Amino acid sequence: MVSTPLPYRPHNHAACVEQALADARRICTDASARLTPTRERVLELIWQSHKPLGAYDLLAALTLDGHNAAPPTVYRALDFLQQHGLVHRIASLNAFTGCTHAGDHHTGFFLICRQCHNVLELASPDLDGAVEQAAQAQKFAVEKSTIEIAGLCPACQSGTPPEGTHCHE
Amino acid sequence: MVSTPLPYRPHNHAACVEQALADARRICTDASARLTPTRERVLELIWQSHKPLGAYDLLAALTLDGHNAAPPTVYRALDFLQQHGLVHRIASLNAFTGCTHAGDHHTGFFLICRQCHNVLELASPDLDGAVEQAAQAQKFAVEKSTIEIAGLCPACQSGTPPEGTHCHE
DNA sequence: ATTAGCGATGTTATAATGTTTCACTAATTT
DNA sequence: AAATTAGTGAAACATTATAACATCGCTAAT
Ligand SMILES: [Zn+2]
Ligand SMILES: [Zn+2]
Ligand SMILES: [Zn+2]
Ligand SMILES: [Zn+2]
Repeated sequence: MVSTPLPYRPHNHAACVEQALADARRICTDASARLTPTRERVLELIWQSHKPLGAYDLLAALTLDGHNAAPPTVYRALDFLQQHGLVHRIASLNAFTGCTHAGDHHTGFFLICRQCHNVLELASPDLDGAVEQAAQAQKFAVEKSTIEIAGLCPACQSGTPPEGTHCHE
Repeated sequence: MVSTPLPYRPHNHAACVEQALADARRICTDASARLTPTRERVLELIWQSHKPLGAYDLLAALTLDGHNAAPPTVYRALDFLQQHGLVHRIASLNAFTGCTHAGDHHTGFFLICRQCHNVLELASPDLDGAVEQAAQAQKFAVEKSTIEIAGLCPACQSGTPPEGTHCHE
């Protein structure tokens, strides 16, 4: 299992990506799902960025690969990756990010820096519990939680946004 | 102040809408903000539906009014209404709903029925606290919370989805 | 080997959502 | 009244996502 990434701190990103891909291969094998070249490449691109990528960012990257891809190519790959818990869609950004808890059943939530655009995925039983409790009070049956917290990451609060390529600049 | 709406139960909807509009007028007056006819009409349309409406749903409704509106007309009105806490955008639906706590400073969250598309806005200090605590543990400064819970409302769980017009049907 | 089935992909077109820009008008301030 | 500001109209454009249908490649039964 990939360790929780630390997008706010330096790390060996190539190894980080490779670990995520290795995990994905295993997860798909276990599920008898086919992590085809296109799907794997999309996942790799998402992990390489470590910041949420839009579908058309991915499309452009595939085009650079020489892959003559159209929007459905990307959206299909993203659907597959989401269904197998390998990526999450960030609704407030219309973008996709690698799941850092792939394989676990989990309800993630996201801390999204509005300045450097880094995203940190966390899981909090307390938060899940608070959601479930509030829902139960209304007799509402929870199926899917979308919890996206926008603000400033520690680095950006201190005026030193993390260096590195930002894919939407 | 408008009482908490009960979208899952019958109510005098015309009075509900009128109350929301009266509240909005007062809030805007207090803030020296201009609730112009277009803005007020958009707010009225949103409240009349009592289910989230997309920007282009609103645009179509304005067109039916005889208002020769273009997309920016709607988005500008929505921006104004959001800035004054009169409507919320539901990111997971690309749609807008009337704020049931207008005037309060609050961090709302939403229970969204995937079947009847009713939305219930709630505020939960426990939930807010869990979010703030999880963020603080990462030294993340929260600015805006997007918490949208999808599932089934009580009526739809029991197989009797609330009657009434559904605007996206 | 043949062929029907099926998942995945290619391809084109289109739908749905959201923004930029500039010219113009109405309201407010001085 | 003049200057300033806020709001609107209108056209074009940009971005995000899906529909529809053809095709390819593998597999499994015939
Ligand atoms: Zn995850
Ligand atoms: Zn940051
Ligand atoms: Zn609200
Ligand atoms: Zn329902």
